[in-house]
Amino acid sequence: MALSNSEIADIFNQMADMLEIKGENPFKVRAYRNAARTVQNLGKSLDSLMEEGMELTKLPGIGHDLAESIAEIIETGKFSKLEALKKEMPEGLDKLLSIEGLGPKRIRQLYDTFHITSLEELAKVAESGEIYTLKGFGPKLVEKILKGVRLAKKAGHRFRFDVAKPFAEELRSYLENFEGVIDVEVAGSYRRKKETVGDLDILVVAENWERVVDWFVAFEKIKEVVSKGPTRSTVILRNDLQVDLRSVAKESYGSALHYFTGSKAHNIKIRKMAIEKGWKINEYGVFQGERRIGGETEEQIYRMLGLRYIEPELREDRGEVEASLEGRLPKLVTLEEVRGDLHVHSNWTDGHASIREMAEAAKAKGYDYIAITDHSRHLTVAKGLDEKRLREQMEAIDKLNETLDGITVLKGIECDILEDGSLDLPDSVLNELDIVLGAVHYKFNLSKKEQTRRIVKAMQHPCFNVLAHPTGRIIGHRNAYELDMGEIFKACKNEQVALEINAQPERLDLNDIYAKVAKEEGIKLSVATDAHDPMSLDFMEYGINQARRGWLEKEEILNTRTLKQLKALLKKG
DNA sequence: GCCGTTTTCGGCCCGACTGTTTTCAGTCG
Repeated sequence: MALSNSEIADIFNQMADMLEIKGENPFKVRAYRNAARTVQNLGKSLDSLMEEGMELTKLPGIGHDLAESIAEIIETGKFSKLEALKKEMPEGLDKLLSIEGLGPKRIRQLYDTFHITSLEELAKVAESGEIYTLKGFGPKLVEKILKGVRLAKKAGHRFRFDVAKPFAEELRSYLENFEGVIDVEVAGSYRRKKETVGDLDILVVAENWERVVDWFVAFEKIKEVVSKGPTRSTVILRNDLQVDLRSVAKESYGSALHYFTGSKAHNIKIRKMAIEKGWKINEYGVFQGERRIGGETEEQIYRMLGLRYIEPELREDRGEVEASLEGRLPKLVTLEEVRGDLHVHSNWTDGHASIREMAEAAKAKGYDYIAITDHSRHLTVAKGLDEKRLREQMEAIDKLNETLDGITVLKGIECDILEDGSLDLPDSVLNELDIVLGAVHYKFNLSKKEQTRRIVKAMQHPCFNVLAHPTGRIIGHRNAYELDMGEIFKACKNEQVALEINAQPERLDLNDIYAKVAKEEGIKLSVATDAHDPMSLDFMEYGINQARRGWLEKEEILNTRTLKQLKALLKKG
């Protein structure tokens, strides 16, 4: 069985960790990490790329050796170089890297001296005091390590964007309204609208930093003040979200914002371009020798490098710099361009509001249309509709439309894709609907081949319009089901099926990477909320964030169209 | 281990902070 891209990326990351602890050439370590990132960012599985006979060395950061390594991993499921390293050094050492304050050098020291390979052994040596015999280990560090061991289970935890957002925005206005504060921006992955954020990086331009920091650490939702320094202060909020506040000089604002917005890979690329011009970019500005020649705004930095401005959502080193150079950056879709919502539930099944209430809430948002897409009969827990009740609902919608002004309700269904790939309702009724979403709600654990065959077969049904939450993943809870995405994309093209970006913040499915591939393949997308109540129509924002991260433009999204255009697009053939 | 219009060797982003030192290594973002 071929390994997935993320499994291969994990292998390379583990390889990098082990090499680092071994003390290998740091650039070799970096090469493995770069390769892991490249693999993770691919929209197509490596095994299918190999099957197609693609030269893997064409991928950035993959050279002769790594291409062979990938081939070996795909063929055998194992990586002999990693296996060999594990014989030299026990597995588990790389887990210690997650402890704050412990890096490769100190882990090596601990292993060489005490043969420490686990958190338990580490705690023992730290508590007994033996650890102090090592050079460079003082009381503060040891305390930090012990704390890290206790927190190890939580390590690596990231917060969903929607969870972090209220804290970010509350802090933003809390700081903005303090006297002497000139500029506030929440940078980092939050500004890039990533689906999860590790922490919040807030930049502040202020006349009196000391007083701003005092104000900051007095914020009521803070659990712990970690540090309070002359340029930076770190706190932990009650929900364990870490917030870094950074003082920035006015003239450095652009370069600081760029630096702290990231991503790291994007920044490295930009800095390399500066080097080629004989400049240096850091968080304080653009420099020629000692002389500052720019950095007040991000726009200026990009302009100096001969680049068009790159939106934060694109800054992942997924081709945006090249696209910018060549003047082919996408004009990213905006929330304002959305004219309707194509995945909405009502209290006919598991929704909490009537169709009218949903329609009026949508109208209040300025939409022209919504599609009511309740569940089909197989989903009994949600009171799924059988043909009879669906026909009743269709009639009710027709009547409702006669009384509604300024918004149209489309008749739809979120139809279960059964295990054999057939749809959960008869053709006779599906034919009469305005829109048919197909979705998988059970049997998530079929083999890749079976699951792909199941979904492709369903998509071949002539009424099938949109594949809803295509991969089934739930952020932090459930992985995507095994699926050959190449085959799914192919079927989308052949059958004129659109893919959904489900805007539920725990789904955001398709993800950004697949959304970009879908775009490149010429596939249409529907950004839809799957709302079960009027408030959830606001989730559209998260779906649009993901669409923007997937490089999508207005034209590629069904629900930016007028009702007339949309209806034409939904009619196949 | 990758990469290349200064190309097959010799570079590889850049700086701050912390804790430990007494001038700096290690870690982090």
